[in-house]
Amino acid sequence: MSLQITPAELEIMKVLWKRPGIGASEIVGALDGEQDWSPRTVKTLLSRLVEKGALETEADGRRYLYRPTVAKRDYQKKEAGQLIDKLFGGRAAPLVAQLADARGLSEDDIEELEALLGRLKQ
Amino acid sequence: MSLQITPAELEIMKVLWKRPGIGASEIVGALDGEQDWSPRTVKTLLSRLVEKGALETEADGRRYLYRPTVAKRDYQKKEAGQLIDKLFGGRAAPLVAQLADARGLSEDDIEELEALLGRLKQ
DNA sequence: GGCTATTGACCACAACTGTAGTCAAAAGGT
DNA sequence: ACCTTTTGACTACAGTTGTGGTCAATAGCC
Repeated sequence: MSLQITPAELEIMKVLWKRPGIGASEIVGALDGEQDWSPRTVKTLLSRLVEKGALETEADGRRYLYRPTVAKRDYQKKEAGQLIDKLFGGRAAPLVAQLADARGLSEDDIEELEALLGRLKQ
Repeated sequence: MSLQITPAELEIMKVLWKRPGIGASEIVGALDGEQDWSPRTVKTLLSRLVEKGALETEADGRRYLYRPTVAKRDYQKKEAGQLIDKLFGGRAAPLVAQLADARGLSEDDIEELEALLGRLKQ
């Protein structure tokens, strides 16, 4: 089960990771200003995500409440892993180097990474 | 010019980043064992890449030699940036944290990252 | 000098994506 | 008890992607 989530679908997932268990109209509301989609479009994306198994539903009267079946962290992990496998020969360091080059790391980023490395070294 | 390269097309790009200026049959050869594509498929992907402007051609008698118009590093940078924008709120540190968690960083990775951070701090 | 293999050009076609419409059931207001 | 609005189910449809076929030109072998 590869759980292939498309970019448009990901926007829906992001809303539901923040607020799991809401219905279609709340999702449409949350997307307002972000994405310029008709409610129909949101509904289609929801159906597809359910069909793919990325969301589960709970009946709530006439409607469904939606909830991700995959945690955001797991999805992030999978995507990050795929990217380094696909483009960076499976190694993380070159990716970080490119990121640093591409957009610069903030002071905070650098500190956070140092702390992270410190923990990893033990 | 957004230069949208699909996964299948990326395989071709990877061959050409390693050996720029080769022809279709060499590419088919290089992909042998990697990818199980008919030579026709490789040709189609080449045409699409040329059409998209990701490859440029140089006539060599009856055939073309292909060469990337985008450096691998630039493409890597763009992809890495897109990933962190899409999923990590634009910040690199969380990505690295996930990677560390997902697959562990090797000793070498850690050392390399420390060196990188040292350089960045100046 | 004719035959064969290679090459690019063009075509095919199903699955997936982005975007949205129609429809019927039902929930809620009045 | 109606009318309106909301919702999920089903449908549409063009563009992209993966995969590969046909065809005509041509380069090289015999």
